[in-house]
Amino acid sequence: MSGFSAPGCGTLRAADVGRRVELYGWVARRRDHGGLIFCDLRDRSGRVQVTFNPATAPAAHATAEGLRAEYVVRVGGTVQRRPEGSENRALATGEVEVAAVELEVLSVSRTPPFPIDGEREPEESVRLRYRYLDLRRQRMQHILEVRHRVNRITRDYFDRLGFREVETPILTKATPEGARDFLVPSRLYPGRFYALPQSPQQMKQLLMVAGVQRYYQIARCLRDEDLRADRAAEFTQLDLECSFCDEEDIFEVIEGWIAELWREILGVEVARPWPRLSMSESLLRYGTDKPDLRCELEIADVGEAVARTEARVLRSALEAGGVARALAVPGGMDMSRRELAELEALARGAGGAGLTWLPGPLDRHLSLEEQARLQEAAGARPGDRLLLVADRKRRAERVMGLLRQEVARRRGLVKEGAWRFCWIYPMMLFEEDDQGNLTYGHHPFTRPMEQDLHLVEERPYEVRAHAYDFVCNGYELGSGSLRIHDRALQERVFEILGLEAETIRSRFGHLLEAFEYGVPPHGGIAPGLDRIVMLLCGTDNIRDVVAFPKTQSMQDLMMDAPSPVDPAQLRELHIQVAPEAVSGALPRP
RNA sequence: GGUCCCGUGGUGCAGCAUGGCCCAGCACGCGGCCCUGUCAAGGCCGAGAUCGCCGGUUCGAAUCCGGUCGGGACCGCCA
Repeated sequence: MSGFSAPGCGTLRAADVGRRVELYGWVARRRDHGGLIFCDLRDRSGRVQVTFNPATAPAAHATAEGLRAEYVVRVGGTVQRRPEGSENRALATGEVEVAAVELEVLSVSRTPPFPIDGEREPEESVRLRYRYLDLRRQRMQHILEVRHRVNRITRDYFDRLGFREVETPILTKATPEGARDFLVPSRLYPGRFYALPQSPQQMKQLLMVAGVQRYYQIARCLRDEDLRADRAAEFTQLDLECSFCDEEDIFEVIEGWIAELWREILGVEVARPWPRLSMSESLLRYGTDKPDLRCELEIADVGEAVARTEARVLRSALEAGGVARALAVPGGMDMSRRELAELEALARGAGGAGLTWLPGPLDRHLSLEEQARLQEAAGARPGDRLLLVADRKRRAERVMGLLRQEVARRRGLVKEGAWRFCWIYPMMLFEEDDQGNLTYGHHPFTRPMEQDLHLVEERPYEVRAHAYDFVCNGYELGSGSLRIHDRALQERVFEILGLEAETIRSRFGHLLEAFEYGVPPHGGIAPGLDRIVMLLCGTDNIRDVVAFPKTQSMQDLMMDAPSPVDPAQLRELHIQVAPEAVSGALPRP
């Protein structure tokens, strides 16, 4: 018995009428009429109706009486046209049915914990606990297929462009900067640890030194940071790097790739070239580095308009060196006090000093002239409501960005069905961290723009970088840069970042040494495949596009990981667990 | 590290603000019987939850309070 070449249940059509077939699949539903029994048989290709007739196939019919949901069966029978009037147009196979002659139960099933074809999804924890059943659902099968096709199209595309797929290590070295590492204890070297890669960043640069010229990899990346709806601890990047390129080459390659994915999978032509938006412009107008351009709303700087205001809330923020930003909500005069209060709560939740609005509580503190200037600066039209935030720049931007998103969502201002790609470019080489210290914007290997090099020491925050993100509909899909390929410049950047000579040597010595042996100028990018599949599948949750995902708190509810390990295993690894940690054993999910 | 939402038979939901009318309601599913053209088959009958867990308030708690566990969304974090 081999069903390897059997036709898929969902593939049978009128053209197959008269064919003798053997089908393998799961019982999706059974309808027992006392005499005739109908059974919908399902596999990944779809479903088809099987009939068991006691008059013509008594043995099969008798067996069919015992069928239950999710039994795995083999059915032998003949494809026949359904009787006139009993076709089911909702089903791709609805013109035909299989008259069963033979039925063999290959595997029985307990009643599943949730219906496989239910229109409502069970709660996330139930889905994850029984992921193998969750994946049986048509929606999940579709996602698995899309993901497979994305991988295949991607490999074809980059192969055509002369890229070579190279694998890089999973056991590598810890890098204290950046995200938190996942560590792997070394058995042979007590007290030493490998780290799982946050990305193959340094490896791919070394591959450029190695003369690979064009590299790509569908690479797993692991970061031990807190999760979000679009962020998993382990995720997949299309990692790529090429030699002798500039950003225009990268843009062309990526736009072409995305266009091909969208065309092949959605049948959609993506408009090109994509617009470019500098980072500072994006932060000002959209309040985020990943703007959703499906919404026209724009944030305005209104610092000038209220520069000499008497209103305390605005004044104190401005005097402290902050900014004032406004968002004109079209027709927002109809916003209820309750709605405004909810937005205010959102602003506070994001750490903002507060939110005010016009018309609103601020009216009597602002002169009519100031109000007019504000309306003008914000581009407000009659009937609009102005949302106003005065705060430190970073916070004001973040709060405004969240407000813009929320207002757009509530008022239906997001153009559904649109695909709005853009490049965030250029970006700044350095940023200020929370403590006010200088840090890198993208990563420490990013190449400064040549014309700004003279500012590196004196006014580092003004140095632009050959760094870029690409964004679609509010999702950051990929991030990249041209890299420094000059040892002296790389060392200068490390020094500006405040790294000690010894730190530089121990962490990046191999890279700097490699840079002494002839380095091609190079650059690359790393698109997040999970998020791209999310967009292609119309889901807003990264767990949906991963076969076996973990929860937000990083547990695997199916495997029950992480788990305690045998003390002998720990001894072998020279690991001793702190006593207070041992008592905090995880509950069985 | 923090904020917020959710947890009621197998699944999805109602009940919770105004505690007693609830030893908890509905739909689906499940079990039995009937039924030869259904496809969310139909009809009849039936089983199944002490309301995540612990504690408190109260004459009385699914309902109020505290804690805890689990799931989710977000802020911080994510080169």
